[in-house]
Amino acid sequence: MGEVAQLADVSPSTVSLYMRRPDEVSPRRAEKIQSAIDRLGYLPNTMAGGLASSRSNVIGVIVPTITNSFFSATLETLERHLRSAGYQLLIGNTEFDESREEELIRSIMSWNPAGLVLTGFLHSRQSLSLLAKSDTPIVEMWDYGRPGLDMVVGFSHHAIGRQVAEHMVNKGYRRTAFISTNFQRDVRAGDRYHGFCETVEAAGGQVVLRQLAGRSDTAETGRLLGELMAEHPEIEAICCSNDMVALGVMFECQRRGWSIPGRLAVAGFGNQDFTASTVPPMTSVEPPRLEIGQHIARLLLARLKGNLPETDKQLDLGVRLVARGST
Amino acid sequence: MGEVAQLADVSPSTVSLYMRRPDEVSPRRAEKIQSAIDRLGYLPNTMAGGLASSRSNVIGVIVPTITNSFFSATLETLERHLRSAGYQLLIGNTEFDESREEELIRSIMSWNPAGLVLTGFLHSRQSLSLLAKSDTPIVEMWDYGRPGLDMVVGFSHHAIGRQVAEHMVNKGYRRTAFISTNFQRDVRAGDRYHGFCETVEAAGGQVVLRQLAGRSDTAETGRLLGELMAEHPEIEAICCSNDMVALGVMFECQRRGWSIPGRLAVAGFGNQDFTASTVPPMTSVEPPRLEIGQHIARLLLARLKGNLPETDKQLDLGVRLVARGST
DNA sequence: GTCGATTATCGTAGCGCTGCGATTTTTACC
DNA sequence: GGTAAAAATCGCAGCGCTACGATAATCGAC
Repeated sequence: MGEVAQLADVSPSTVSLYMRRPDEVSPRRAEKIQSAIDRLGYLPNTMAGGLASSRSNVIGVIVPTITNSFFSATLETLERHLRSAGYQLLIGNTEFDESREEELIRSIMSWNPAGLVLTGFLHSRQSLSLLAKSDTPIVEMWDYGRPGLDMVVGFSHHAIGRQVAEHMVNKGYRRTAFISTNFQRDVRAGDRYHGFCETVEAAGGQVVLRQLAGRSDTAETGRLLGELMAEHPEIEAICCSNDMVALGVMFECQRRGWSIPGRLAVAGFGNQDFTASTVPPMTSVEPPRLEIGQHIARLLLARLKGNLPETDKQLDLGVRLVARGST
Repeated sequence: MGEVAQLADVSPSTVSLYMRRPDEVSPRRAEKIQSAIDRLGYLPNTMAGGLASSRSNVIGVIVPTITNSFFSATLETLERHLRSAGYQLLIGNTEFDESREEELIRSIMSWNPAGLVLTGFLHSRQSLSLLAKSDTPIVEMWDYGRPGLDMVVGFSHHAIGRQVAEHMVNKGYRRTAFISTNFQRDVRAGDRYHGFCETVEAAGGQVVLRQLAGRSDTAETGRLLGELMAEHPEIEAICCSNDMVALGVMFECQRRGWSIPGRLAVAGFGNQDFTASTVPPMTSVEPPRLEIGQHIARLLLARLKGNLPETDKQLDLGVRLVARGST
């Protein structure tokens, strides 16, 4: 920066001012400074800036995994919106491990971030005390319905379960199963299950639960379906914790020659791109992946400007059941 | 840090030393310092540290999109390996836009990163001159076969096309088509096409090319396949630029009652989880997603320690064709 | 042309840490 | 117990920038 100042024949302060608020320096100098910057290929040092101003343009985001189109779509949108406002995302993934979340929070907080975005409501005691000490704006996302730490942007997974259940019940199905990724890994899948279960049972139906060992795996899903149907041949509809699992179920049905929805109705969650093209098209639930990113950016930016009304802190974006041929 | 020093009754320097090289302070003080840290909940300021030491623990990674299991799997592995070595990933996605890459490079370089990972060999003139000025270690990944800026970890997409083509030719297919995501978006899909084309044509076959408008979309793929087969009913095998496109093709075949591979053989790329479970199981190519992450971490860490032999700078990890029932 | 009011520019003092050389303490050995 | 060498600790300068009050340049009105 000193070099730029020298070349442009102004003081370093003026260069600094130009970098931050260009319209506060006279057009004459602005031009000279800019050409000096170009000539030297000057890049400001973000760390020095952050240190000096004791605030950073970093926003931390912690997700369970980025290998999942749910979170990665949200991340992508969030990134776009925040970057255009001059912020830089610092992404951490917990790989569904609570202790890693704590570590990540420490690591991110040490950057003195302007904001922090967490997934869900489940945080360790340590994490909570760490967060309590700071006044960093916090957003909890991809869930709704519990008191949050600060801001909340998401939707109710319990409600999703309920919605799919109502759909199934309306279609006349009573003997159902829920095939899910492991609840330990994905607490929110558990919430969907509970919502589903309550509603089906309230309508006089039954729900048999099966959990995969780990993440969604179409092959394992197929095996699990086989076992399930051998034990419970009466089952006529299956709600899956996500579209990948539902796809695994559909492939297995195809392999066994079971018609969908004649022999088995199938519903997923996520409304991923391929759901519209399966044979038959898959009934699924569309979560507001992009909207979550957008609204988080909006809330965070408003909060950082200091004008976020208290009433806007909690946002339920809702979901949309997309009924297709598989049910 | 001052507070910690005061509470532990040592000088700030000692606390700093303890944070950086704990075994260089005596066990007695180490214990006192640690307990002071715990009591105060002290978190070091990464920016101040980075500024003072004029090197950062940041490693920038630029990918076309994180909404793609290819890159996100690599990112996840890379993250794990680098974080355990004390580095923090700064992720940027270009959304397949070259001018955004430039912007991202600027933004990341302003963090004075310890390393930079780019996807592919295609960079704008401006980006190149920006990178030439710095001596940051650079890795170009997910491709191989062209002279890189510095280090290269990937595989040859041209070779993949060739490999699939050989497989098709061996199976007796000569009248083929290549259905692809748009080459403008994904240059590497273009390389795969060229490899495929050369080999099929060398064997006396033909290849008809069809490109999707944008990203993989099973519905659009279905439509495209319909048109293609109406114009070229002689086609007997289709190579797809990735598994999602192949899935779209398979769904469309199922819808039209065309047997696979009887009427049409289908191959994908990516060997995604679901490929083993489709009906019939899909022939695909397994890219070394995780290995790329691992090896980048290894190379980068070696380089940062200053002991990377020149001979190790270029790494072709190769791929594996997984032949299944769809061909 | 002069004078106050604006607007533009500058100088200085940190931000919270690290690196290094200087100083103190501990250790090993005669 | 005394000494030199090794280990542990400390103090200070400075990383590259920003914030803010001080100073200088410019403007407008009479």
